[in-house]
Amino acid sequence: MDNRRLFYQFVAFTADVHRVKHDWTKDAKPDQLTPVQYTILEYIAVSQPVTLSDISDCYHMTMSNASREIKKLADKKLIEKKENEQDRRKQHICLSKKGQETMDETFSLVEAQFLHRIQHATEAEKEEISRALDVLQAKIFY
Amino acid sequence: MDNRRLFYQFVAFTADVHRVKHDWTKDAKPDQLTPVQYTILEYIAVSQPVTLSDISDCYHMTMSNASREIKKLADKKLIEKKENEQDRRKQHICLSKKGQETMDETFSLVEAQFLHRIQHATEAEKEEISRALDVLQAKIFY
DNA sequence: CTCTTTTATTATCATTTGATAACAAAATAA
DNA sequence: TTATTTTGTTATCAAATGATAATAAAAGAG
Repeated sequence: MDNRRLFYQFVAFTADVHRVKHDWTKDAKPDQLTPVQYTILEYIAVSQPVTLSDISDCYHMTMSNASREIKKLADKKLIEKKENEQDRRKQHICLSKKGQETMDETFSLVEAQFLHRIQHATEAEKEEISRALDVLQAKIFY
Repeated sequence: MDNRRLFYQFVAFTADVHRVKHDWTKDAKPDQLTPVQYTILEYIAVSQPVTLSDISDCYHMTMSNASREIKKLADKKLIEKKENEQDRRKQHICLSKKGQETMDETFSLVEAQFLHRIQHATEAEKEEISRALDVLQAKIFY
């Protein structure tokens, strides 16, 4: 197998993933949120509870800027900070009820796009898609 | 197959793709470029020749803003505009020699990360990865 | 106990990005 | 031919983002 060819396949693939994700989320994003705020909220939604350092590391933002954006999300009542008892410097950041509802709504719009795309897939094809996701997650995107 | 479960698998997967791509490119990006400029240059690299409208459509930028960024890339001698003979309103935008060299260098750094990750993969595993990329590209990310 | 590191906050400034309007040339439709 | 649409440019403004510095509390190392 030609490694170079596999790499180009990888590059084209990641570009497609970005484009499709962008297409599917652009109308679903709550418009009270800036792009960065949405990114952070989505991360919290799938990884909660998270700390400020988690966000900072994951998106290569400085702590200062992450802190500013988290404050804005808290001002909008979309997240909640809870104290960590083991280490009182750290915070547990979670979605608030309103934040959870907001993200549920967003996800359901994206899900509709996704379901529309796989609507004609047979059971066997869906199994194949699921396996493909597993393979790539395990061997490349970890 | 549970569609809901498949959707969550999809969401987690796209998040992983973003994170890994971000990790691998962050040190490879030419630092003369802003994030948007890099995104555009990468798009031109894999899709050239492109028009301004292509860029505008693909990244949901207004023509004005796309035009501004393209001008900056041209000022940096990274791209070239060629006239289209069929339709003289349109431009063929391509990488210049310097732009090609810049992107070759960037891609080779990202490729090194990629190769490092698959270095212990057997031939069979690489075939499996390639097939998985094909399946997802054909059924989801088109 | 003291020094250092980790975690987080606030303030400030420059740059990047998004949005809008005014303009113009080429192509297409009526 | 004339009107409309497509493609692109330039200028301007506001908002978002990135970078840096100053500060502080808690934890960990010595």
